[in-house]
Amino acid sequence: MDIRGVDAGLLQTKYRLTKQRAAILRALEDSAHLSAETILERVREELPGVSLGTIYRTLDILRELGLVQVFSYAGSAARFEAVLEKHHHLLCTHCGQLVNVDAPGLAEIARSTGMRHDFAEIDCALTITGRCAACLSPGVAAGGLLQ
Amino acid sequence: MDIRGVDAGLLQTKYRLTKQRAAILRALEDSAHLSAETILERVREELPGVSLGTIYRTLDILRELGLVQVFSYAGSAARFEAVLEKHHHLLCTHCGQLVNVDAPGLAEIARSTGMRHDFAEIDCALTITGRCAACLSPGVAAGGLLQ
DNA sequence: CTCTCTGCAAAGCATTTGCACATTG
DNA sequence: CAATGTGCAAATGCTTTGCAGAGAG
Repeated sequence: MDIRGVDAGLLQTKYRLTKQRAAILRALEDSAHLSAETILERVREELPGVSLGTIYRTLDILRELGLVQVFSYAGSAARFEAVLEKHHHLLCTHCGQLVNVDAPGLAEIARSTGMRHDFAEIDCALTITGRCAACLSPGVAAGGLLQ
Repeated sequence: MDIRGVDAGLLQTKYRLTKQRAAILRALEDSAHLSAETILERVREELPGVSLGTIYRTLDILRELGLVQVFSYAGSAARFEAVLEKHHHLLCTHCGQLVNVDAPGLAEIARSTGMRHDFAEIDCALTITGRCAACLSPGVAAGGLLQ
């Protein structure tokens, strides 16, 4: 589902389509992996008065409706993105860069593993971590703590 | 590596083996998926004076050394566990129960996906979500299972 | 006109940190 | 004895919430 179709979708729920929500949807449509704070900045470009509370409340509704996916990694602020098609994440643990990737075959592994444990309504989220090319190449301060 | 071997391991780093750290390691050895708060309670049974700051500082060191794995899921407190052998997580989104599972074949998917994007030092973490048997069976209310 | 939303500001939590003293190696 | 660790408490940062007025349908 294209996230722009959400406008109509919202109308079929108890939720109302306000200009704030429309703007948040537009921000999510433009780019992925946004923090709430970043979404706030984007949205304020057209609606200067918007508050962070509204951003969080809207994101929570969108998540509830399955339209937005949250990515949270130890310690840092959550990142949000529209669910356009199923994908997974490749995270550079050095610079935080997040890349969307496919993982063919994974869904089946998850499904069978979940079923073996008597779980239903199975979904899965894979985070692959590593160091991206950029962080590997230059004279990266190898003061790395991980040994 | 058995986490009990850490005692000796710690001595080979700049880190010291204090009674607080030993107690935290023991708590982690006993059970998995503990929140910092729970670890605090366990450790206080033998060392009543320990503070939460110390728990977090120690967990951070252990994570840095690759001995502890952190699991954080949208909104709730992080859960920590000793890294005894590689495994993944099956999470009941209804009651929060966390189960350790194997995912054969996953490492290879992660490795090739990461390499395709020029990442190195690749690792991966899979979270399978769903509803556990207990939460599926009729008549089971939302109570109680959260640890 | 009713019910939902919003901005604001304060509250809530999990986590981190500065400091003076205690402890380890 | 020098360097590291600890308790305490305050600070931080992200996220949530209560409320009274604004806006959607």
